[in-house]
Amino acid sequence: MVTVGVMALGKDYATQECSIARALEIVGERWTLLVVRDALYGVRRYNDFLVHLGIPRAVLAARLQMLTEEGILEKRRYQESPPRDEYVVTDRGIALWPALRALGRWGREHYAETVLRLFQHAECGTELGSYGECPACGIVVPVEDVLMVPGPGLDPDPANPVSRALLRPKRLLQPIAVDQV
Amino acid sequence: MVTVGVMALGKDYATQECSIARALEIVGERWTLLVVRDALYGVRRYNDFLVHLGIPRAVLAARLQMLTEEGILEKRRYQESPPRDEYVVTDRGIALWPALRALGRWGREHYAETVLRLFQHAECGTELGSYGECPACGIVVPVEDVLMVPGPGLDPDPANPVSRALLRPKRLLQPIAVDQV
DNA sequence: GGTCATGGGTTCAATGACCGAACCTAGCCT
DNA sequence: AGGCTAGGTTCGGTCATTGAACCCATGACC
Repeated sequence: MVTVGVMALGKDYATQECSIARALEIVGERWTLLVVRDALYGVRRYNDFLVHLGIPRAVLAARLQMLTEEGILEKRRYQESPPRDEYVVTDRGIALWPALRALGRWGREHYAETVLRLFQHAECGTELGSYGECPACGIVVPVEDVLMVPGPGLDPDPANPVSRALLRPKRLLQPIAVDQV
Repeated sequence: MVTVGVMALGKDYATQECSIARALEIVGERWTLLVVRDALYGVRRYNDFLVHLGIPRAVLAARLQMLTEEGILEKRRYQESPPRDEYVVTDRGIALWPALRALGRWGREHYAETVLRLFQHAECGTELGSYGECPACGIVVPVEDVLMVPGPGLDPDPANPVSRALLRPKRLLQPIAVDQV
């Protein structure tokens, strides 16, 4: 095969004229959408992604680099000594929220036994509707006003600190506060 | 690792308590969502999937079987002699439409140069809104009332007959009519 | 009756992605 | 000097994906 120019890791859906295929070329690889989900939940640090996802280190590094290059995450220095970076989700990543939510609803309705997480309008506490709207206020709730609260099906005492931090109700995008024991 | 019972091809996101992860275990493999997309567009036959997707035969057979076992497609005999089957999307598959549409919008807004396809409310011709609603009628349009029309960016004379059949405006779920030359 | 075309597959070797474990590095802290 | 932490890279083994080739039943063509 003769490759012309750069090709993103040989994983293109070559013949497809379709924006779904374009999207899946970017976020269709294994783990990628779960990394974006965690980023929306407020996870920002390499190590937090690692322990929360249980992903191989090499794969995580590859995904973070790709998502950064694609402008879905932004790598930013948060302390100088020792130098440490965090990965913050950008507007382009935030724009994936409707797709992630639709996937999650489908998974819950067709495969999940119990409710794991609930998403509410932070202003009024109303559970979001099927397309992310607040039935009470009649608006599509912006991501930063979505409150994530644990559902009854969630393990109340998980092993890793990131999962523990995500047990507390919190707004999306707000960085998680990992408990220092 | 001790595997208890049957595990779907070693591709589980083991530690994830999350309905997004549950969904991605089912439809997160390469090609799977594109097969479902084609099924929603009205593609039903093995050979039509094959030429439209440009997917390896073995992978297509594996995906069709898995989607059938998961109740997302239904395999049904449509003629006896010679025996021929088609794969028809079920309610569970139709329920993936919001997720596919959200992914497609994201791909279009962030990566596509031109508009490839438009989706309208068949009753009134109005372009659908961001979450699949008809702005004119004020309802979320059911999938069978969505009219798909080609956009300006679509190749007007594609090589394969399935792509040609999809050039004509058509409702979702309606089987495609491949032109017999 | 022999040959070919069609639909729907299976088999195969080669390649590439993913996996877990081990290792590396820089900069602190004691 | 030794150890810890955050953030990686390297490596051998395994598993999935790929394209090409093969198979088989039926019906159409000559």
